Amino acid sequence: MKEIKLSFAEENYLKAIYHLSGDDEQAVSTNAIADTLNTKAASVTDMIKKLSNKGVISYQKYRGVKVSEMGQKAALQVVRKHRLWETFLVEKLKFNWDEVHEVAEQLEHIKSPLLIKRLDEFLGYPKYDPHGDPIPDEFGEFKSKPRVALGDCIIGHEGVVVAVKDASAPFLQYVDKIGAYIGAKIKVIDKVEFDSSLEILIDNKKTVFISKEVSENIWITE
Amino acid sequence: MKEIKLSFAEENYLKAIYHLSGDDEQAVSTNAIADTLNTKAASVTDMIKKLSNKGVISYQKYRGVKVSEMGQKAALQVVRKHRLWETFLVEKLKFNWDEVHEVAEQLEHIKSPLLIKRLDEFLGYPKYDPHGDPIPDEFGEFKSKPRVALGDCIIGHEGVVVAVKDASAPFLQYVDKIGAYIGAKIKVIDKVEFDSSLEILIDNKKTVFISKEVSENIWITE
DNA sequence: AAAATTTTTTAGATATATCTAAATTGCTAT
DNA sequence: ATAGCAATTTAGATATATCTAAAAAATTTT
Ligand SMILES: [Mn+2]
Ligand SMILES: [Mn+2]
Ligand SMILES: [Mn+2]
Ligand SMILES: [Mn+2]
Repeated sequence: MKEIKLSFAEENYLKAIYHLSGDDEQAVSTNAIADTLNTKAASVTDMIKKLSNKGVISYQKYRGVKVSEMGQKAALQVVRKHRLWETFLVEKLKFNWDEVHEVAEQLEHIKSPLLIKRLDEFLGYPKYDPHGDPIPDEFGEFKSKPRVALGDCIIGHEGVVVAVKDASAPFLQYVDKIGAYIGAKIKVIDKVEFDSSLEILIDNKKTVFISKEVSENIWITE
Repeated sequence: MKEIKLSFAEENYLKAIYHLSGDDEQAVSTNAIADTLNTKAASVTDMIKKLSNKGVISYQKYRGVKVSEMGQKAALQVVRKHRLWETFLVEKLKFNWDEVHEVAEQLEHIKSPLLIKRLDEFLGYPKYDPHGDPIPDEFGEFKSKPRVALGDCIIGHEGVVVAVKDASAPFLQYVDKIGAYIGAKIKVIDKVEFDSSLEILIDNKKTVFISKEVSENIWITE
C-alpha cells in the first residue's frame, strides 16, 4: 500500500472531480473541472495527467476522468477536513455559516492526522457541517439524511430544512434573511405554474415566495 | 500604504530573518538563513532579492540583510499566528508542547484576519505561548517577561521557569522528563567548573545535573 | 455523410521555488 | 599587501502550476 502525497492544487482538483462525479460516479469532463476551479481547460488537462499518474483518477483522452478507489479515499479525507474546520469555525469561533467556506478551503490542506483526530474529538464527533453536509469519518464513511429539494416537493409537503446545496455567501445571506435556517420548519403552500416559483410557510410564522433556483438549493426532510 | 502579500515561502524566510536578526537588529548572513531553513545559499540569495523588491528587507550584496519597518510588522503577524495556533493546540486540543511546532508551521500561513481575531478571543487573549514566548498583539506589540538563562545564573539563584529557547521535540521531551516545565521553581545548587554543567533543584523535590547546553536553553525569572 | 461547432489536447510561455556548479567578492592570516 | 579561504552571487537546471494560441478529436447539425 503506497501512500499518496498530494499538493494543495492536486487536492483541490481531486476534491472538485469527486464532487462533480456525483453519486452515480459519472465521468467528469475537462471543461466542467475548469469551470468549477476557475482555471482553463489546458491547465486541467495537465493536472489530470499528474493525478492519473498518481493513481487517484483514471483517465482516457477525450473521455473525461473517473475517481479511483484510492482517489475516493483521499478526496473524502479532504472533504472531512473541510467540513470539520467549517464546524469548528461556526461552533467555536462564532463565524456565520456564510463566512466559513473560504477559510476552510485553506485549512483543509493542513497535513496532520493528529490535528484532525483531536479536532474531531474537540467538536464532539459532529456528523454534519454548518450547511447540513455529512462529515466523513476517518475511514471515509458517512451518511446523508434522507432529503428532498424544496423544488421537488408537492404542494402541502411539510419538512425541516436539513441542508443547503449552494454554500456561497450571497445565497446563505438570503437564506438567513428569509429565516430558512437548518432546522426551520417549512410547508409548501403553492407552486406557481408560470415560473415554478414557490410560496412557502416558514416556522408557521412567515409566508415567502422563493424562486425556482432558490427552491432547488434548499433540502428538507422527506 | 500598499499592502504586502507574501507567499508561504516568503513568510517563512521573512520570519527566519526576523528571528535571526535578534533584538539588536543585526544584519543577517545568507548562510545563517540557509542553515535555519535547510536550504542552500543560492536559494536564499534568490529569495532575498524578492523580499527586497517587496520592501520587507533591505539588502546590500555580500553584506547581508536587515528587516525593514514594514517587514517587521509582517514578520510579527506571522509570529503572532504561529504562537496563537500553538496555544490553541495545547490549550484546546490537548497537544503536548513538543507536538505543536510542526503543525503551527503550517497553520501560521492561513490568510484570514477574522480567523485570527476570533481565535485570539476564543483563547482569552493569551500573552504567552506554550514555550513561554510572548504573543504579539494585532499591532505587533508584545513584552517578554524579565528572564535569565539558567546558564547565566549564579549559584544560589532561585527562580521560576518562564520559557524555553529551543522548541524541538527532543529537547522538550527531556525538559518534561526532568520536570522543568514552565512554572517550575528552580534553584541553582552548584556549577561544575570543568564543563559548566549545573546542579539544580527542581520544585524543592528533585536534584538533577544538566549540561551547559541545556542550561542555555531554559530561562527563569531574574 | 459532410460540414460546422464544441471540446480537448498539445505546444510553447511565464512565474515561483528549488538545486548544483562555477564565478566572484570579502575577509584573514601570513 | 597579498594569497588563500570562506561566503556569496550568478548561471543554468529541474519541478510545479498556471496561461494563450494552435491543432486535433469528438459531437452535433445540416
Ligand atoms: Mn482548497
Ligand atoms: Mn460546508
Ligand atoms: Mn511556516
Ligand atoms: Mn512556540
